[in-house]
Amino acid sequence: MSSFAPTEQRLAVTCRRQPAFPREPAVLVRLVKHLHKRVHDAANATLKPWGISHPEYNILMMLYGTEGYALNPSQLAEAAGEKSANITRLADSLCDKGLIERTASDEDRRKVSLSLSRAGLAMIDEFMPSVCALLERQTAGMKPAETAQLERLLKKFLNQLEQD
Amino acid sequence: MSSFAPTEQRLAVTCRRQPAFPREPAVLVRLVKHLHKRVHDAANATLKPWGISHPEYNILMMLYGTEGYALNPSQLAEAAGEKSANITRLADSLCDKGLIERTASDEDRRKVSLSLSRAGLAMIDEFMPSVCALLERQTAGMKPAETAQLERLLKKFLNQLEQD
DNA sequence: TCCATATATTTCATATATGAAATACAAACA
DNA sequence: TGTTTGTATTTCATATATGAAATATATGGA
Repeated sequence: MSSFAPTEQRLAVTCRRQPAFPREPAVLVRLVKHLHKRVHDAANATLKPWGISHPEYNILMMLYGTEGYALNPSQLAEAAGEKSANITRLADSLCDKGLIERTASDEDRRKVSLSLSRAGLAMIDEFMPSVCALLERQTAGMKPAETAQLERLLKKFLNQLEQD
Repeated sequence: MSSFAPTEQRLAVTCRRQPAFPREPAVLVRLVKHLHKRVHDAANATLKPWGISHPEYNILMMLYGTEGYALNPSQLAEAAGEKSANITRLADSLCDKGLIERTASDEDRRKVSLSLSRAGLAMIDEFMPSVCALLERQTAGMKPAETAQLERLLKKFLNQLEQD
């Protein structure tokens, strides 16, 4: 039995008490919250041996996924879904650990460039097997057609949320 | 263009650099993160006029969705997806605002009962129109068959995440 | 050039969340 | 009864995240 069942039961009660309450969006929103928590906790547990958190991992991987391995704090904030103030703190922490480097931009000196260091690249290579294994496990029960369909629908949902 | 496009582009680069990196679970995980952020921010903005946060709203609604309008902190932690230490803090805050009441259980005095107060119920009735409108907007672009399909697939995904 | 306005980033105060230890009571049983 | 073990909740130190103000630089006219 899924941990979500009691939540669903409570939604049913709520719908009975508030006839205008729309069940479908509410159930989707609560599923997203539960999923996020699971994903976040599992990622933190997997990354613990390397001494980095899930948000720090996201920063590293955004840089890794960029030609040149470098981004500005503002691009990083957008990509990683963090506020810029938070990027400063995460970047500080990753700099302290020697995983990224902070350099001033020449063309526009308001800008800062955050780039993966040699050590950062090496760490990614190190934790990659564990991360891949985690990701594989997380969709192990689903058929490729299902994950593809889920991706399509989540994108549609996200687009809708971005309308506001 | 969705804010997700650059993230997707970075995943493509990552897959090229790490052939073992499984794109599909990774894209799903990142979509969940983006969705969660949007949902959380939109809820906070909608609830601001009532002086409560999204996590506080969740606590109130979990109680509202329960016969008798009362739960223990541990049940609430499970239902709302918060750690018990966090429930204490949120409950303190809601008590201070007079929206819930904390009473000791008679049968088992290790337990505490958190119940909606009259004022809490009244506040729910007040913000309900705004919350319903928000929820409606959030799925406005999707057909009922699509949201139903999305719900089904998200539950399957969540079940899989709970296997570990 | 000088000024006004805009953008990028950081700082700081505060809010929010977590793990681990502490507390309080319950239940089982010698 | 007294002791042990287990469960529910809270406390506390610390980690994490946010908004708003501060800082620094850029850009586009007057």
